[in-house]
Amino acid sequence: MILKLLSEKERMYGYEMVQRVKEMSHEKILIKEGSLYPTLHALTKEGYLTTESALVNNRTRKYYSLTNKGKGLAAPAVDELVDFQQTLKLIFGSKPALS
Amino acid sequence: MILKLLSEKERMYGYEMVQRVKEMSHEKILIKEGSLYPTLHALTKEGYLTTESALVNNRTRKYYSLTNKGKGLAAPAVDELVDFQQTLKLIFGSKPALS
DNA sequence: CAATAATACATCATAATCCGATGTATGCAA
DNA sequence: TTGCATACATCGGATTATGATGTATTATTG
Repeated sequence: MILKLLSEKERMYGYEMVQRVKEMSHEKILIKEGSLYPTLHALTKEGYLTTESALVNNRTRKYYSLTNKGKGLAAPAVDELVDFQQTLKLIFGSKPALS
Repeated sequence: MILKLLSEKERMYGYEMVQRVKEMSHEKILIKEGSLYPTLHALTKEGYLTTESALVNNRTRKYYSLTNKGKGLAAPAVDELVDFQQTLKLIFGSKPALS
């Protein structure tokens, strides 16, 4: 999801990602800090993301962007999830439950 | 998925479930024995499934069925997955990639 | 006819992943 | 001044998936 978000918006910070996913998913997917920040750090360490820090309203913000390598990771990863969603639909395709 | 399968067919055995999911998912989801059997045993132990063994073609088969308790688990669990699939679609909804 | 694939069960150790709890700090609203 | 939102971060525990491994029979195919 991080890769998906950053494919659609060049520069985002962690907290913003949490809000964006919450909004896009109609409050259904709530990314926790305990999941987000370690993942962001790992992706950065592996060279998929770059960061720049900023101070906004006297609060620290750390912006993340995809590197070229990151774009290379994002494209197939997003495709895979699109595919997975469609596969899930094959099995849990929403036929409304008849009483 | 086990619960989904058994909601649609009263009695199934492990190997059959693997084949059915493989088929329904167009070969995309391949449940491994290392995932399936421990799960089946756990669900049985917790009273969600009952088993009956049979010998077919000189090979052992263990059929599983939902108990009433299992049906109570299956209904909301399946709903949850249907819901999840739709949520995933909100985020990874397949807009075909423009070149 | 011998080797391989398919059918059918099972377990275990390793790896991956998620998240609750916890901590720090500022700004804003009640 | 209490609490909520913003904003970062870490760590340990719990859950889950699966590759590897094992047993055994039947069917296929070169």
